[in-house]
Amino acid sequence: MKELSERSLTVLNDIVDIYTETGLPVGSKALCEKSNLSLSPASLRNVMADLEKNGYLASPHTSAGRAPTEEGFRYYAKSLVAVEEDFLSDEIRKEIEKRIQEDTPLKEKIDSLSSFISDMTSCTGVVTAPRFDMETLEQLEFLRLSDGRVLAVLVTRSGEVENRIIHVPDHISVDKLNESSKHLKDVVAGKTLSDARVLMMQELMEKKHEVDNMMKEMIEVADEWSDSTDTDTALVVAGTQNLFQYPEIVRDQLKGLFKVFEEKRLLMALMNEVQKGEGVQIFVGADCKLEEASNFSVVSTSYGNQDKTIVGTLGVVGPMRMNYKKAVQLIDYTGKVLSRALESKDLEVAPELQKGSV
Amino acid sequence: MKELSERSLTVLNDIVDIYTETGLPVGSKALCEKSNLSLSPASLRNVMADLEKNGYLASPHTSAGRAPTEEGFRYYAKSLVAVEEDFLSDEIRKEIEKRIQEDTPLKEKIDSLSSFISDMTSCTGVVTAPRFDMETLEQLEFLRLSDGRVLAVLVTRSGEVENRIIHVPDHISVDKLNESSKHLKDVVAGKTLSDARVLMMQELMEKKHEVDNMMKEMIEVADEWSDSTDTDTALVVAGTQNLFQYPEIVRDQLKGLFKVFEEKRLLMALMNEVQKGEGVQIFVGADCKLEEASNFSVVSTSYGNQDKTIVGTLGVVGPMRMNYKKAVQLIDYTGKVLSRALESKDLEVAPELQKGSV
DNA sequence: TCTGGCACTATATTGAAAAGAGTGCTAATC
DNA sequence: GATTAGCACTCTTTTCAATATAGTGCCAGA
Repeated sequence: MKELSERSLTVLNDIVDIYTETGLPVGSKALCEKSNLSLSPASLRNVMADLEKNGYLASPHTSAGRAPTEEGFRYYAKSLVAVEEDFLSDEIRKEIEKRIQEDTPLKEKIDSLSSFISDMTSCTGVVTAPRFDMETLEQLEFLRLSDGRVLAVLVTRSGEVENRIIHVPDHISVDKLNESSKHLKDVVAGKTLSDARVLMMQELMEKKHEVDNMMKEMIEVADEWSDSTDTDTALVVAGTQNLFQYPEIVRDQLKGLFKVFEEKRLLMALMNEVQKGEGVQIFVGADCKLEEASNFSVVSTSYGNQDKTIVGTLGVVGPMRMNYKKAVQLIDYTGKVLSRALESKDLEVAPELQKGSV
Repeated sequence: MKELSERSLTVLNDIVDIYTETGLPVGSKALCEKSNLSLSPASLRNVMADLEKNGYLASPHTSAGRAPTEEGFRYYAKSLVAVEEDFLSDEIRKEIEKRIQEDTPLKEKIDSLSSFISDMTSCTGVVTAPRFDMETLEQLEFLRLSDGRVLAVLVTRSGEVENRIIHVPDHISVDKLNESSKHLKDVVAGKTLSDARVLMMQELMEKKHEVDNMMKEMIEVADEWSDSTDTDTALVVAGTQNLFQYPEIVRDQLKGLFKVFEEKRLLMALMNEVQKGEGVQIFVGADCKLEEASNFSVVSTSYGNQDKTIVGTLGVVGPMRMNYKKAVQLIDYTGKVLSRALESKDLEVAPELQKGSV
């Protein structure tokens, strides 16, 4: 992976730009016309031969032009982070902000953002809803149901509401339930869900005899709860149809990717892999370990509040010849606005539960 | 749409069966070999020529065989309802029952069913979760939140739980809220959601002065609620990748259909169109008014409990040359088992709320 | 009414020739 | 020494004709 001279890089960039539009190998003549380098086709050929030798370009055969290789795109993408050209118009920024600040439930914003970034990039947008399981619990309420069941309502600091039905043996009276739940609330409030589980476990050890059945149940719930927020995380995919417009993406590749989009497990794997690191990440081809995605590129970032108690990922999946500049800036900006919104909590979320139910 | 003779129909059926497997036009010779009709190719040619004249077959050109037309498939499908051949093995029946009786939340069963029917048919499975908005309300509970907000928890007879956050002016005291909510519960319990709205409206007119703000809010909630159950209905699509295996389905058609799968609005439109009528419905090509689906076939049925208060739809979308026999029987059986389960309420759903919260 | 035979027709396949696009190399130029 | 023009070379794409193939339609005979 040799360093490139200033000029080689410029040429590579221009080739990538042209190729991104047309999807066809570009020859020296076409390059000379479309780029504003003051070089003749012949000179360009020399540079291109060089780039090819280094593995950044490849031609399908002698008499075709040259197309960027995976490595070529990778180099291009790496050189991108430096560039600070501004691709985002004010309208686009406004639109992103609008969609985040709208007075709708979080889920709908996620939908809306996913579909916006897919529209803007002509790729597929993937956004994971923020995970709240590391967030501190604000409140816990119980409603008695029939058949020894209890509806547990859980509210996190940022106001996400979730509920679960848990089983409580009949012989435990409403009073006892009441008492131990009050106790539980005190123990658990202000802790993260995983911390809460540990605490409850300790509690269980200490006062084994008293409320143990109840506690056992509670622990199971907490387990199940954090498990399920693991797998239940809403994943929103939008603009899958966009991928049909790239002829170089063949049926089998599409099929593979759609399998990923459909199977939550796979999609989670993809998003998890792609959310490491700070800032916007670019994965070109095989950079992404997930086989089904290895013919595509992913531009992604993670978002969340400052103390990392809320974390989500957003990105686009598209052809290796996607418009990286636009994608990077779009993802970057969207991630930042979304983070800011989660930080300042001006998202439309439920407020904390107060003492006393109606 | 002429009636066909016994023999013509048999020939048509055989042609459809063969074409369903290969996807290629079938000629008289191949037909003679693969079918066990005691007719020579020459005779078959006569019959086929006849079928072609009537619009049930078409050949792409002179020297190709003949493929069923849309009309041909339609006729074939219509003749299917009579046939009672049994395509479902005991294993398959067992599997369906297992997936329905499993001890998992309704949503997961729907997922599981959708993916099962897509696997079995090599088509795409679409299942809508049952709509509960016509179901009678069993209970209504309120939890006081901060900032003048209230968490309303609604439980239907079959135990589906939903919650919403509503706004209540600060000046309304907890007591007042308590009182009017108690009143409300009495009015509303045992009614369907839409009935409940009407009742609340009447209530509002009568005792305008007392709790009107509260009531107004409640009505808004009910409105919003029934709206959202309209559009929120879970739609589960599985096995979209299966469609890639049919070469006759070209990119653009796939693209169009995937747009439908992605846009809830369109998918709802499709499922709504397809759920009219009793029993299993077969839509061949343009039978389905939705343009994007007009190159495909849909086999579907609706399911629900006897008094029609719970209704959902399930079906498969696939190429016009899908295995209708298998699809019909699979959809039929699944729908029936699902209905029975909803009827007998042995689905894993939440029980009714009981008086008194913990 | 069914069937074998045969002429007919349109696509599919093959092969050769010509056209087109782009390269690599060399020699001349700035 | 870098740049450029020129030209031979290579490989694909297109074109065209010839042949093979698959299936039909129809007629004549059983």
